[in-house]
Amino acid sequence: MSKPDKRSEILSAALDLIAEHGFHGAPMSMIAGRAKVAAGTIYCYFESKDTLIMELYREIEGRILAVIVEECEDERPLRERFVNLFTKLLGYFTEHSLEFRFVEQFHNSPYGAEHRRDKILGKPGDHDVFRQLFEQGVSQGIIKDLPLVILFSLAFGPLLAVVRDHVLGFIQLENGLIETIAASCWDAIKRQ
Amino acid sequence: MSKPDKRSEILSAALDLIAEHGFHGAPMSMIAGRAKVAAGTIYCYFESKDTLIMELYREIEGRILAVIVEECEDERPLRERFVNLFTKLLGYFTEHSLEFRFVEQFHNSPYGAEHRRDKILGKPGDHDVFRQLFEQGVSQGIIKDLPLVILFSLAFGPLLAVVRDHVLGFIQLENGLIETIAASCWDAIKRQ
Amino acid sequence: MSKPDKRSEILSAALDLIAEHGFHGAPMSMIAGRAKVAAGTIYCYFESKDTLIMELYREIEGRILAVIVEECEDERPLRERFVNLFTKLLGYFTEHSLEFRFVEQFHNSPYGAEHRRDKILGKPGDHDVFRQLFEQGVSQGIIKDLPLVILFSLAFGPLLAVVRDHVLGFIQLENGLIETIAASCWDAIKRQ
Amino acid sequence: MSKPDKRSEILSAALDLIAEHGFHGAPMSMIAGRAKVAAGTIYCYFESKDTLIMELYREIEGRILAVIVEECEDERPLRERFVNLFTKLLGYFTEHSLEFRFVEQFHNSPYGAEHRRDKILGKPGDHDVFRQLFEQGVSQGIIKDLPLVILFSLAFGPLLAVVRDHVLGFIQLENGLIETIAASCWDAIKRQ
DNA sequence: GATGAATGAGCGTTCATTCAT
DNA sequence: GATGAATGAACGCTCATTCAT
Repeated sequence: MSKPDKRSEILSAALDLIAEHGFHGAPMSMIAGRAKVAAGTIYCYFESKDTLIMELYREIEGRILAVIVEECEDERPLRERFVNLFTKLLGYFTEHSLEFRFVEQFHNSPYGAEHRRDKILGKPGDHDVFRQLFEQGVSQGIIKDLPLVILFSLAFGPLLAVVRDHVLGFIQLENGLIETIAASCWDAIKRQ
Repeated sequence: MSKPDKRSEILSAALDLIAEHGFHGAPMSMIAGRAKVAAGTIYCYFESKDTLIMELYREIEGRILAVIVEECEDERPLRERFVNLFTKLLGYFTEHSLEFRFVEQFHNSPYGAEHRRDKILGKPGDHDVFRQLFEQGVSQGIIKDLPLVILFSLAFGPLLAVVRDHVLGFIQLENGLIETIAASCWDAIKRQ
Repeated sequence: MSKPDKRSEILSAALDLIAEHGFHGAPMSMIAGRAKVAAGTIYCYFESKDTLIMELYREIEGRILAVIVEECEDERPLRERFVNLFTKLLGYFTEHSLEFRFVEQFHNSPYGAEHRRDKILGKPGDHDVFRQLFEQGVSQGIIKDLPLVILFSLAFGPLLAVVRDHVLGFIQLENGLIETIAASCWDAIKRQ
Repeated sequence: MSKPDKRSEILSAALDLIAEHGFHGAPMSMIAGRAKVAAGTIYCYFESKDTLIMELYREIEGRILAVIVEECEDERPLRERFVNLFTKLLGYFTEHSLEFRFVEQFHNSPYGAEHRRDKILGKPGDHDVFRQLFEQGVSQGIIKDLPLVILFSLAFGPLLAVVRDHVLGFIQLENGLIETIAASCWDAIKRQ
């Protein structure tokens, strides 16, 4: 390992423990222990447990958005772009299941209360990729003329459900299956 | 109301408080207060807070399944049956948003860890209605030949996502919209 | 001992320890220990450490005011009444030196910030005895025509100073001395 | 200012913060911050927080005694000398209210426990000015024949009380009033 | 000497749980 | 059964102090 600074160690420890045991199952002392620092040290880097969790969330959110944003090939057909994005995202979540579990817990907790509005796949500004895609599709008559929130639910409700099942070990997601799922979600939103 | 026994009062108080404030924000003493019983009384009915929560979950689960099961008109076309079921379920959740919020919290918490396996819409045995419907559809070549878990995710991932948005006040669900959503989920699972 | 309830035990323990070691030298755990209750028990009776201290203050303040108020023989000459009151008060403080030390600490701490205005000998309403005495004296031309606050300082500044010296063991106050001190304070305020 | 060395900066910062917020409210890190030195630097100059506070006390005590000592005109009448001293001292405290507040806190805290014996106006040796004045007065039959401690209390109890009221903003001390107070304290100790 | 990141004991407080009544 | 006062382990957090740089 190169030089994993303490801040990162703490964030990483918090991610592990919260993903595994939930917020109240991950006391600061335990996070400190896992990060191999003293309890007080955490407070050199984060003002409070809330702050730590919030910053961890923002960090993870950033990584996820990075995955989405790097996929912006506007010239290809909509369906292909959608499937691509879907696959990318699903891939990221399944490969980073700790992050997925953390984010899910975050959204379902008082910590994330204020973030529920703009949860990972619904934040205006950051997910212009999706919005553009959907709006283009709607205006071209390719995608059903439904409110954006509904289109999001139709497309990413299954995505999250499938990741949950994967994380819980119910299913093994290989490439073929992932593509079928992506295609099915497209079927849900595309004009028949 | 006639004579709502203490056990029910406790469960009801727990539902209210947990749905509203999360597990964190609903201490036993507060639940007791809301249920108008003494703190110790809860332990006459439930072994521990975990047990209380678990039994509350089971009770709510039962109510939800009852809604599903009563809808078993096997002779109608599959699509219609699916849309019917979907609508019923969505209606139940939106009308009982406390229960919905509780169940969501439960699934996203260590309390529900061991129950995640058999979450409300994926429990083998209880939801034969769905399984039968899906299996029939697959064998008749009407529904895509995918693992059951995937079909569930495709169908009910959006359902839960939409209820979440409704509960948070992002969307207003009226009958037309509900039907469109149900139809879209059918589009996702039906063979194209 | 009759039936010293827990609340009183806690207050008494707090008085002892705070008088002796100051506010930050008397942690809740130590107070609990001295009162022979569990740490959490204190919070059955007091909302917080602040509240405990405030209520203790109010209780002690009440006892002191009771001593003052019971001395209201308006028909005797002013000088005699003043000396009487002075003596009573001085006697109470020297006999209850823990209370004296607690009150002094209280007034010199953030806890007592809002009470500094109306510190034990300057609270309007409660000490009407003193005010009346002083105002009578002024209007009769017996006492110097000075602002009330100044008269208080002249009369009770020495009282508190003397009690401090007594508490610290610098002086032994017997009746003769006390009376001389009282007389001297009268000399300070009386018109020459 | 030329080159205020670090030690002075630290003492000054400690004075400000403790006078303002009490011992509680002035952590070492905050003192360091205000003094523009690193937290650890304080320990180059002071062994511990207690030591710092003790040395700060001694320094302030020195300044106060300097004020007293410079006033030694032995040939003038006793009353005049007393009033002069009283006024000087009162003036110093009101002009240096931070120091006054610090000293008051110090005396009312465990920090000052061992110093209470020799508090500012009662330390044998340092305040020979006062002792001489009082002893002369007693032997000349001008001042009451009372123990020195009592005379101190009679004279300076009001002084401190009045400064407290001034610091808290209850009274405005102008020259006329100050002189009246000084005279009244003289009345308290002088033989009638 | 000076630094400031790191420490960890100890604080005030909460709350699931118990048990004498 | 029902009570609710009492418990005490465990929490989040502070801050005087240390020590490698």
